[in-house]
Amino acid sequence: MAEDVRREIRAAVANAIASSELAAQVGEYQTHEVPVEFARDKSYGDFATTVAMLLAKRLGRPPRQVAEVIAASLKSAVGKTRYIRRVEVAGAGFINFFLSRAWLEETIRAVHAAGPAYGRSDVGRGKRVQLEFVSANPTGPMNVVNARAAAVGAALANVLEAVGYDVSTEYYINDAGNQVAVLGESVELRYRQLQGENVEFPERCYQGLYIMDIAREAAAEHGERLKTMAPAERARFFREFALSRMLESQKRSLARFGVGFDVWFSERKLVESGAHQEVLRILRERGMVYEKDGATWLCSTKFGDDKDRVLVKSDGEYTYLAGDIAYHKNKLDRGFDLIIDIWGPDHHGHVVPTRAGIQALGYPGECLEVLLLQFLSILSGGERVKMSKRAGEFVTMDELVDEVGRDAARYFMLMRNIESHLDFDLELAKRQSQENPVYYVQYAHARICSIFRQAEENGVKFEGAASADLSRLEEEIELDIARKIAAYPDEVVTSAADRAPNRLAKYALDLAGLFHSFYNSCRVMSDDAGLTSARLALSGAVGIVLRNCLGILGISAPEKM
RNA sequence: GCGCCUGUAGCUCAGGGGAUAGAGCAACUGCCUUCUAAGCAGUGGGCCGCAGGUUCGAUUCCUGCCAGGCGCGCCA
Repeated sequence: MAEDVRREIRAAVANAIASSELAAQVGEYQTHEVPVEFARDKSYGDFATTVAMLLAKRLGRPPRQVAEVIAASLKSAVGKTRYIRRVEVAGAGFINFFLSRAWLEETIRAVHAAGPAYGRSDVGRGKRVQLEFVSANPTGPMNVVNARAAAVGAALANVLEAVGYDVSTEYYINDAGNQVAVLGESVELRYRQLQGENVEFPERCYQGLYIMDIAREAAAEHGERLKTMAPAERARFFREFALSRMLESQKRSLARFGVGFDVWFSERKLVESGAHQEVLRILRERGMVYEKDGATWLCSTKFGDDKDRVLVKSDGEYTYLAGDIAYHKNKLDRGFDLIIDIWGPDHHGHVVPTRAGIQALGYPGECLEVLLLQFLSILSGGERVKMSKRAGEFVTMDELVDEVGRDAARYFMLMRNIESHLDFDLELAKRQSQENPVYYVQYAHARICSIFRQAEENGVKFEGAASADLSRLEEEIELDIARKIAAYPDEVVTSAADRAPNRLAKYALDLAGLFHSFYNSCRVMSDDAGLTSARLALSGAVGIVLRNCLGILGISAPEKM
């Protein structure tokens, strides 16, 4: 709906310029060059254009004067338009448009007609996007930092999908590195301690209690067998046992948090496929590597890096970077147009080398986009909880879900923009759980459902928005709500384009606020059947938009609270 | 030293080349015989870190400085 209106305004403005005295100087002015935005405040009308300010320089005339000329030219055409009723010049040279309320009524009908599809669009044009996130090492339980990545990644996937991208989500299982060996060793040592052996538990091993739990499970399930195993065989057993238990536990935590992935990609399988050798072969062929000090170096400085990077160490082992390049080559070969990775800020130094790697292989650098998601600190008892996997000290994803609840936890993670540090005070989140913003939004949805339940019980027939006489909506707050709803599809597009799910979290809060305000000042159900069905149509539309918006954020929209 | 992120109300943070800079929490005052008070209405509270620059216009963009966080391996 808003798009139809904008189209009309753009065309009218372009015509007005063409038929004014400015035409000679401005030349051909394309419709799409006219910026049309929602008016900041309703006293400025429904929409505004800043075109006069933009043209002022080219014309060498004050913006305000340019605006007056365009507005004068517009005024003669206003009568012929479908929506524009009044035009005025304000401020530094804004041209404000006051529209017929028909556009708001049509918006409400459009929401009902589209239902779950309202807010969806096709700006992504089916472009294939791969989104990789969380990808935690399988050496400990999912923690709150992973939770932020999970919430953000899932919401981003949803919002990209909503605007027409073909999205595939992926979790990279780091099951090939040295840390898996250490994990196995840690469990094995705990097992031996449980058997009464007096062995030392080194600092480099994982100290967390969960290691002990896995050791106990191993003893319970395979106790006898383990005693007779050869050392090498037993080490291998513990590595595999610990790895599979950790992965199971991580998947279970993610599932409880409501986050799933289309693809679980194993690093080990990548290694076994010979992808690393293949990458080196191609890079050699392309002259992108050289030997020095017994190591093989990538010429990453050719692609903007400040130094070249080692791909194969002098001991013959591949570096982390070599693996990352091989993995990204694999992604690109799967046919994605865009690869988006969500990494922690501690990996920002890897962005340029990794991109250099794929460029050295011959892929365009723009096909990799890395989002650096800032960490989250947990405050407990006013103190920052030190989080260290090795020390086994951290707040887990499971604890967060248990204590704060899934919806609240996810909403909190999404409220801030991704590059902001976030202090999450556990006590505060628990204590304020009644006043959490997420409840505020969900409560609005539950209230709407309650109204419809009530209507049914009272035998009030709601025939749908199409047949309701929406001109009965005369209160200011009712029209404010309609305007807010009209802006929703735009909000989704911006949220996707800026990779900023927090915008939708804010939008949901604002819309819920408008609805609560409406609810307190206007009765939906009354003796006036016409007014009742108009207000039911409005309330129903709010319900649909809240549902769609919460759906993208990965938060439930309860019918009762 | 170099790089990335941050600096907006007492607190936690939104916003963003434009028209009077917002929300929640905290404080205070009112509102439940009526569709859920997990709600609403109202009050107070701001050199948008500092200094320059670009611009018709900067809190927003650029540069420098100050402050905080993080990172800078032939570790992963």
